[in-house]
Amino acid sequence: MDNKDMDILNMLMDDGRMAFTEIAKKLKTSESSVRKRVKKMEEEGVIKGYTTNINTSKLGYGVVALTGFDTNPEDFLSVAQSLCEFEEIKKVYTSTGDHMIMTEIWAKDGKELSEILFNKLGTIKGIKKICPAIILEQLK
Amino acid sequence: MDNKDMDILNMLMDDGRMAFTEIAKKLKTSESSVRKRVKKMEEEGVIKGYTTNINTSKLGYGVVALTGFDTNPEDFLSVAQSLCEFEEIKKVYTSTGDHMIMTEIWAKDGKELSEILFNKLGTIKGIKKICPAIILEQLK
DNA sequence: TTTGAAAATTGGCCTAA
DNA sequence: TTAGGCCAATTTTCAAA
Repeated sequence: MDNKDMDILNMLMDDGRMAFTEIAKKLKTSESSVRKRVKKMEEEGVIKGYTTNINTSKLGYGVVALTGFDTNPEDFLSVAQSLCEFEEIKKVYTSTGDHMIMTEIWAKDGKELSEILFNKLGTIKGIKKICPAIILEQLK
Repeated sequence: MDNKDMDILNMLMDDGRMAFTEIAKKLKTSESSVRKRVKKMEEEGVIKGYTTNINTSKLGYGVVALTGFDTNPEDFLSVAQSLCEFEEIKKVYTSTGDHMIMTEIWAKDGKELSEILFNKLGTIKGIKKICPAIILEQLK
């Protein structure tokens, strides 16, 4: 990892589909150099993968909620793993702070979110508290 | 937006650099169909863009913190906009729940995070409370 | 780093529903 | 009118030298 790798990474984070030839042109280097560096970063795991940013509301997901979960310490791991299995829950983190588990949940509307939180997740044993924060706007 | 669009989208979310020809092959359709649908979704804004997922710790960012900010109502907007300008703050949301502003901050270590939170952001007028939650592990 | 073949992208034009 | 098929030119990828 040097500055050149970092430059490549920044461009790829900005546009994950940018062609290697174009990156090379902007960085005034060769395409093969760029490609080999990217491959190396992929193999080393610096680059975990590529993804597509979605406008959730245009896709019909009107509600995205950052949702914290509190559990009993002994149920913590099993709850976290159970949450991962739900299709509606897009991200699951363990963290310090108010809630040991933080998630990102996509739902069509408030009704669906409520259904997910209070019905579907009701089957999980050990959840003590659910703290949803609905995202109003992504500024950055 | 129909099922075919959704299938394409799911593949692109899973691998943002997948070639249209490959998507077409897996979906048993033609490359031109895939290409035209993707272009349409880009134009309609369903697809906002493409990015690269980074292993933050391998990049030297040992600490990623979901950080909530509380402000006085009258300072809310200016605080949110100021936060956007910091390079270390990768995401800024306005939200309901405990904190009106939620952010994701990348730092090399605890020392750097502390410096960002309590020195750099000290110049912003109107922040009442800072609530950082350090991410321990991303399970999904 | 350079080179050349294979693969993918792009744009235009056409047909069919 | 819109989605998809087809073709040809260009660009990109990829591996070997």
